[in-house]
Amino acid sequence: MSNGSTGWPSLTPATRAAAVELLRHGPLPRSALARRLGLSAGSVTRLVAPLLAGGLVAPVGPGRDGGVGRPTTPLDVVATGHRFVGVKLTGSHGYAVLTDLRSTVLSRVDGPLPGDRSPSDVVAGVADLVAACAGGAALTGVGVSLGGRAADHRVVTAAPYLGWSGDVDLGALVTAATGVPAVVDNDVLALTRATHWFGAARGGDRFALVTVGVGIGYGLVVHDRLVDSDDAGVGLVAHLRLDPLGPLCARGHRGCAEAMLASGKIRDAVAVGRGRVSSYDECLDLAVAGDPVAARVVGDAGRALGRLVAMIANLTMVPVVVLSGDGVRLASVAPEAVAEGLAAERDPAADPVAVEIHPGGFDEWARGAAVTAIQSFTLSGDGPVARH
Amino acid sequence: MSNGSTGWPSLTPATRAAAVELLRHGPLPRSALARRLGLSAGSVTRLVAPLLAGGLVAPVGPGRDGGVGRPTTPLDVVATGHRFVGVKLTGSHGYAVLTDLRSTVLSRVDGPLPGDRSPSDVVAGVADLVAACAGGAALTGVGVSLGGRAADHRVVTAAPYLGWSGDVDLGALVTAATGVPAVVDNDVLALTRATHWFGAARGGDRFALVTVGVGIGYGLVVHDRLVDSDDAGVGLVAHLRLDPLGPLCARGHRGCAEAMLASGKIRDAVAVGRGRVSSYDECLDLAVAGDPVAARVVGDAGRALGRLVAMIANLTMVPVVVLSGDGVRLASVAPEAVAEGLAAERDPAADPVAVEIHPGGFDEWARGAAVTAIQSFTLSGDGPVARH
DNA sequence: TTGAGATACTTCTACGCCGCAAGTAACTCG
DNA sequence: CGAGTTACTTGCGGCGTAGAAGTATCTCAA
Repeated sequence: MSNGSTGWPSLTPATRAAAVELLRHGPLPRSALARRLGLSAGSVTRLVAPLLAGGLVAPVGPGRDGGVGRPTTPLDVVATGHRFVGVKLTGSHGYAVLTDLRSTVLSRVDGPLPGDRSPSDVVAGVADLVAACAGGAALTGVGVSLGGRAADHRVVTAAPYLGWSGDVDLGALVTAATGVPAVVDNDVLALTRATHWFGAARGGDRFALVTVGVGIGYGLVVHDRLVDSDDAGVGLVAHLRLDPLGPLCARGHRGCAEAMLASGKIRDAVAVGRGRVSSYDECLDLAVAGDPVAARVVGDAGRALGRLVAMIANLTMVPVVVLSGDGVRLASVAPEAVAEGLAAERDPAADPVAVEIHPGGFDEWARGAAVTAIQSFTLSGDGPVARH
Repeated sequence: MSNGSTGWPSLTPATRAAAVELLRHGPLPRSALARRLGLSAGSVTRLVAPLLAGGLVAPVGPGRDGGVGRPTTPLDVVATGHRFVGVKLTGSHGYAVLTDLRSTVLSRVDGPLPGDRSPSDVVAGVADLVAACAGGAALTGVGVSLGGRAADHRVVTAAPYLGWSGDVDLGALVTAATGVPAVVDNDVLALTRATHWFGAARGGDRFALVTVGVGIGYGLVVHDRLVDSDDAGVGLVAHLRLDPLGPLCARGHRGCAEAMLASGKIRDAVAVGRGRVSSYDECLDLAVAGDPVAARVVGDAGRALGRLVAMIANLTMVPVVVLSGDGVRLASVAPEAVAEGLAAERDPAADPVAVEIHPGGFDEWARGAAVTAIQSFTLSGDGPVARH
């Protein structure tokens, strides 16, 4: 598995584009790669040659496609040649996964953050998690994600759960502490990246991601590229009004996404109705079992989620909405409610919206962080992520 | 004004990109062009040379920028070298404008469509309008827009206002009838194109357009490119619920965008309240004058419009929403209501949304059709529009 | 079995288009 | 009037592309 002398950082732009295409959409024969890149067959042969020579790409299988003519030779990137660690930070814990170049999870570790959440303590905690997760393997990159904002994938400019004020160059600090290039990203955007490149929306040119859990998250990919802005990932969707008769959120919005869908709100609503406190998962179980209070709360939430999906699809024209997050079982438990809400807000003559339910726990969030690192490495050799 | 032997169709891709950049953002000195295109100064000099030699581009003015160093030599596209006609079709009439390469309107014409709205009658009507509008000038392209859908900017696949069933290759028919390359586009998408390249959002990489009038239209540009889909432009936004207590639309939606904002609905609501029928403009005048019924109806509509803008901004992350259409005076008459609705649905901590009000009559719609033709011509030499 | 047809891939060449570096032009400021 | 600054030009080396011609490997039918 020698990477030869030609690793990703030394690739020329066109060759890198071919490698990224194989990473995202492979295995692909040269002919399909030519179509996808809009190049001639000759160019692809030339571009792929150094990748094969360097061991970054290898032929895979016989590639039967049944038809007439010479069979294809599918190529694929050698994903095991690199190791990444992604770390998702909450206000109190860190969750780390070790992955290969395609974000396949190889091992996982988590633990509380040490000290008082100061930048130096957090960096020390991250470095410990990275070392424990890597288990001695040589790492190509590290990604860290958190609720908040990061400029240039390095400098944290807002981190409400960590209580940081002012800018913190977390990327540089983690790089220094681990000796591995590190990037930082908003957690929802990182999960959107993972969904885009390797997850439920792999290959999709346009989709939206909604996460349901403690909070409501939202990410958008249009024209095969993540939509980023200063406000991306920080929850502008959480307070969209979904039900004029719904409960209140902490800001006094009636029936907003957070009030209807956040796991804590669902727990509260069930507890108030039944006069007894249950966990979120118990609430879902009760709804399945037919408990009238839980069924009503979960049904209302499912309908609200369906309406949210419809609003997203109507305004962004995405054909696919991926649902994820710790609380996404809501959508599995009440699929007919989701469909009902979706149908209520979506023109029946319009193209149907595909709703994909993708389970998401902390490991998925950590995997997102790893994908930010993978994108950074594959798209620019080093330095922060440029596009996609 | 000779175009020399090197017209737009014969431009090489890189040179065309430079010309398009100047068309969209000019006048620009070579140095700024280099920055925008991400090229070196030397490359720009080389790319621009054939454009100058061919008369497609010319230096303009002395280009004072006050600073030290050699003054710039701003360049600009010679917009007068080409003529386009855009035609907007309704169910009964056609509206045509003659424009230059930058969609500056040079003359206008309109009239009822002859016959029974059959494809052949519509084509004859379009050809008459084109001839009358051009007034003998040689045309480079013709654009036709209508409510409905067109595939590949040629084949009309849906045209509810014309009552066509089945596909009609309107592009080929108009091309044959006029002898000028013709493209076809959805009317809202065409207006979005015009706004993007030459209108209120010129230079913007991301914005949304909402049209208010007989119906509600919506267009979206993300990553400097129009968001298109089978459902784009056909009014998925019209039935978004904006007010749980609002009136009903024809589909039974309470308080949807159409029920709240369509000029006919506003007229109806005012007429019911006052017991007397008024025109849409009179309704707005009455609201300004303080009539309680009109003021309430217009205020509710303004707040609904503000909420719609906020929902769009929250879900698409656009920094700008352009309001246009025949009925857009609503937003000018009730700006505080619009602001109120916007503030109610938008996180105060988020970046503010710029709301631009752009007057729009039938000529603006026709101008949109011309821009579809301009984009088709400038981006690909001939054939349908590829990107942007 | 064999040849025709089809599709995949390779090799070679011409050229568009790039960055870079060195040189020139035209201004401001002291 | 010269130094400094910015805009632009010119020439060179080279990357990366399409296109054409050729090769490889299959299916299918006679």
